[in-house]
Amino acid sequence: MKIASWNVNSLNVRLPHLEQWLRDAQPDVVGIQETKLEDARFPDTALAALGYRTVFAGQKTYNGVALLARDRALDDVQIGIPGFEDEQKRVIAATIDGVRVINLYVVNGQDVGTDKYAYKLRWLAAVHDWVQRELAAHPKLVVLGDFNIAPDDRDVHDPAVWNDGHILTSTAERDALRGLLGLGLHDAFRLHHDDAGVFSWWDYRQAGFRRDLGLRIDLTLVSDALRDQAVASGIDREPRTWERPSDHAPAWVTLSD
DNA sequence: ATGGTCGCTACGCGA
Repeated sequence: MKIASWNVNSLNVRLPHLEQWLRDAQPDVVGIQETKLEDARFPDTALAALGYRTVFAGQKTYNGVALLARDRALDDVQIGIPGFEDEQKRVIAATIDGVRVINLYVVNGQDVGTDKYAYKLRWLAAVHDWVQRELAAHPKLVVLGDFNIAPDDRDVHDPAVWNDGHILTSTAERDALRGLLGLGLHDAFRLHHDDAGVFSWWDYRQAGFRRDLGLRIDLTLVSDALRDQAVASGIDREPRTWERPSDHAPAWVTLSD
């Protein structure tokens, strides 16, 4: 089962890219972030034509998440973090073929020390507690999404800039991610690759992609129980080369049967 | 340090 995460930065604009990439990459499960669509406008019919069932939680203008599953049911759908009041649609989870999949659009946080940064840390703490409970109930767990955190210096193009005081790489953010991993999760990409300089996001500004000024912030985490089944992983740079692209590339992991 | 580019929406906000 190939499971992927992609921040599409407006599904309205990026639907043709998503359709093309689904045909190319043939994922079985996809977590989408930043759909920026109200549910009434979600393109479930277009995705069904490619064989994908969908569940989604959207809002106008900002945020919005979805899960796609090819020829498989999406059961026990959960929208939002249980017990955490949040108007922003950033979380959707479902069980697919006995694997619990949690799709996260983690708060960006703007800048260290801002209100949005405090919200990011509160939000991550709520995710931590919820994932702990989910792991107890579902040992076969995948947590994927746009984490808006680069795990370590290998995951940034310039560690001098992206340092312990910078948003997306600050100590508190990385500690929160480490805490999540400490529950019994593994960054699937790092099970198969230890090289630096493989990125999933490049700023639209300053020709970030052309100059490869990127970060790896789109992650697929697999639980201890799935670790041995995670046989391959990667990031598909190609959609980032297409015309009018998302600023993120898809990240994926393949689980053996 | 600032501003650069997108998407949404209609101007500034969020990323």
